Amino acid sequence: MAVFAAGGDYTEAVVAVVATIPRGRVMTYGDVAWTFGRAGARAVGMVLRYHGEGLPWWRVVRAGGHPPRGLSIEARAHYDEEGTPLVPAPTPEGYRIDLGLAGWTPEDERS
DNA sequence: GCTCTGACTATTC
DNA sequence: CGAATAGCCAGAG
Repeated sequence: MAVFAAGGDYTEAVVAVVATIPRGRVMTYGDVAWTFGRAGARAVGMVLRYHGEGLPWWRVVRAGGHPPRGLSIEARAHYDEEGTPLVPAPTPEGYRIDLGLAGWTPEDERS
């Protein structure tokens, strides 16, 4: 695992988990944070915002299955490209992630 | 080394 | 059901 600019364990952990998420699957910020033993859901998003370079940040969504703020359009393009299960919803973005199908964790054996 | 900010979450009004 | 508040952690200034 390459060491990123921040060099902090937290950043490294976030990067490791996000990079582990398979194509077409997503994790919530809370789940990602919980995976490495920290509840900093906000911090996870911050790491992706500053150090999200080269990372599939769109595979990390909020608790309700909503994409990151301001990046809903870009995120949707990736979801459509990867075939991520999306569901029409009365949200400002007009859609949300189907956590029931796309929901994933490092423990999940499904490809 | 302290303070503010933020790609969040859960609870309450 | 939508808006507001509080709690949370880490990075940047």
